[in-house]
Amino acid sequence: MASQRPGPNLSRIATSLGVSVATVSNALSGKGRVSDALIERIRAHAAELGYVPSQAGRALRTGRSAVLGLVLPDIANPLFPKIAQAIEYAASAAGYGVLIADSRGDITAQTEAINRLVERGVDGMVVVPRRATRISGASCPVAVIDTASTPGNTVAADHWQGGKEIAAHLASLGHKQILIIGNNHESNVQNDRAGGIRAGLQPGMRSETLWIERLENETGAGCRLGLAKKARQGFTAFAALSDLQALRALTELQQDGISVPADVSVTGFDDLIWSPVVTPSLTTVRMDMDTIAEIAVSALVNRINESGTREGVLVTAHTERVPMQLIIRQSSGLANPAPKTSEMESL
Amino acid sequence: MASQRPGPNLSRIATSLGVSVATVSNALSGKGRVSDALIERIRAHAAELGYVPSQAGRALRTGRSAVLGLVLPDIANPLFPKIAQAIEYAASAAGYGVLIADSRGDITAQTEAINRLVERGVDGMVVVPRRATRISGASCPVAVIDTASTPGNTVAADHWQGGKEIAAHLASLGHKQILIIGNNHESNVQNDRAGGIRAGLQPGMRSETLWIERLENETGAGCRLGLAKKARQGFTAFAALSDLQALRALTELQQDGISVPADVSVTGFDDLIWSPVVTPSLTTVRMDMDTIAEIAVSALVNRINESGTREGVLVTAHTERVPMQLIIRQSSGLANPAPKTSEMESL
DNA sequence: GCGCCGCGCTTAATCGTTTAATCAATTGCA
DNA sequence: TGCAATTGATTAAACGATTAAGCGCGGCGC
Repeated sequence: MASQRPGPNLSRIATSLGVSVATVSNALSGKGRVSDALIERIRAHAAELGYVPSQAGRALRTGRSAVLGLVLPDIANPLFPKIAQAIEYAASAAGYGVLIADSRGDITAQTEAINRLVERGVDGMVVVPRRATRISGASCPVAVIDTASTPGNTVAADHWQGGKEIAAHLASLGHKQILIIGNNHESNVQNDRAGGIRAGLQPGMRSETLWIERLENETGAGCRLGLAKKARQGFTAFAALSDLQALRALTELQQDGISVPADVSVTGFDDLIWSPVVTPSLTTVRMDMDTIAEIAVSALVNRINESGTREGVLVTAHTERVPMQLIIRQSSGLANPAPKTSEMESL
Repeated sequence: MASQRPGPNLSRIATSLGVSVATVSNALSGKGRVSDALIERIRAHAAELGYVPSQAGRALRTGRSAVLGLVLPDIANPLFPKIAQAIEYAASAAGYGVLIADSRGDITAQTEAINRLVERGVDGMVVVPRRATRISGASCPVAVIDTASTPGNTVAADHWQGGKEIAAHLASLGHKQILIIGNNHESNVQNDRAGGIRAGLQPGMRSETLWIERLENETGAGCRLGLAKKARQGFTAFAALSDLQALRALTELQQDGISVPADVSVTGFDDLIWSPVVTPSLTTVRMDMDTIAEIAVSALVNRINESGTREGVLVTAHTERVPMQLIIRQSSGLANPAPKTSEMESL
């Protein structure tokens, strides 16, 4: 009949049960002193009415929004789905919502995005920074997920160790000459991965590194990488620093009639969505994004709970590096002892 | 010195200027009656203090959170980056934040995710539904982005027309036998795309459809699709219903020594991130996600603004179908008139 | 028997904003 | 000049939750 605003609130429950709002609040939160019997009655009635606390009211009173921000600055990052999923899951388990702010690749847009989140009153935020950028002090706790070598990094996959896993794997298959294929040499993540590979090489092995972006600046976007020539020069393994580059290498090699893994091996990083389904399926290294997200979120939540004064700080976590896991699939195999031509070590 | 809570609020500005909070509020929102001179003074002072309105206070009073929810139920959907980016951009331009809720592929989790969003008080939400699911009435406006054939769909790319573009393109290249490669025959999107392709075939052309999920149920995940055999049977074009399947087809064909596009053509859908960089780069059809997002968001915003009683309804938009754009790259070429063996039309 | 303690609940203040209602002062018009 | 209308501001209530403080009452100790 005479309907008020939709959705029951504390006072509705209170009057309906003949108690005060404070008691209802205490009963539901379990904080004050309420008799067990009354707690039961109140909870039952609240559930029956389908009561959902108003985040707005709560936020206004407590000064906490129970929302975290997620800043993903790298445009159309193929890791986006996994990261977002993992962060959302971890945050949601901790009782937080996740507000996204994608700055379309732009660096100024990154700070803008961060400001938008702050204005919306997020309690903290997770930032996966655009390469070689520093997070300007936002006025709330910030967790950075990048890589161990980044100053201020909170938690990340152990990209270096991942690289070593790749190197060890290729070494065990008898590969001697490895071409590392990266995109951008300013990326801390890619540098750590490449460094790990180099550090993991056995005596008698050597590597060379090809940066795609540098090549494309000369030759144009989407250009050939010239991998067939590299194969003829004696490289038997192509270790890409991301599955995207691995895919690019794989298809170029195949197009040139070089068989993977019979002639050469190809490996990647990240275990992206296509890795298991291409032919041959990609040997890669997977990051444990769920664990990373959980660490990042709990670091944030801890800081939020302890600090009354919402200062802007980079939070730190107990565990900074989460091990990566080697996934061996079809694209890596024994080194072919007889390369097509014998120009070995000519370059 | 004696510091209060951080961040200036209306009352701080008010006392500092010797006026009432209401006047400040009116001056900033431009709603009530305030003299022009005072409006100027207040705005200047607010800007100087770096005033940001409290979303919590405003939300509590107005009943609007200025936040939209985004539900992406398909696990690790490779379109996620584009969708999220586009929605976030459109929402942000309209003054809304975007709260994400990924239900990890689960259907019950989809309703759970929707509930989480509702509990957080979103004003509306954009749902990209898991295949063949209906959105149970959430208690706020909902925009559905799927495909035109889905009941309740708000706006989507014109997948059917996209399919016709592909068919026309392949027809113009002289292809007669086309193998359509889809993942799941229950997906409305994939069905519309396949339907469009079939509808676009010229007289003398024929198509067959291969559903990967059905095949994998028998043969196991990650199995071969047997495309080489299909090629021998006379199929010269492989039209995948997503770039992911196109990539799978491309690499399998290459692995079997079949050259693309010299021997056969491969096309995809969606222009995913790897499409331009694989070799050969993928001919595909791109959806105008920015336009779609803008339509969906403005439909939501309209409904939010007109309806005082936040009812749960599927909103409708003026434009329901947004045209897709054919991107011709290297993976499609003239039909090879002489297939390797001549078992044509044997199957 | 008196006072104190603690339990169980209520009262009331508060967070920051919006907005209807009100009010004083000035202007307009006859 | 007197009354109404308009302008430019204030006052106060409200949104829904949390939480410190208060208060009556029964039990316990001495």
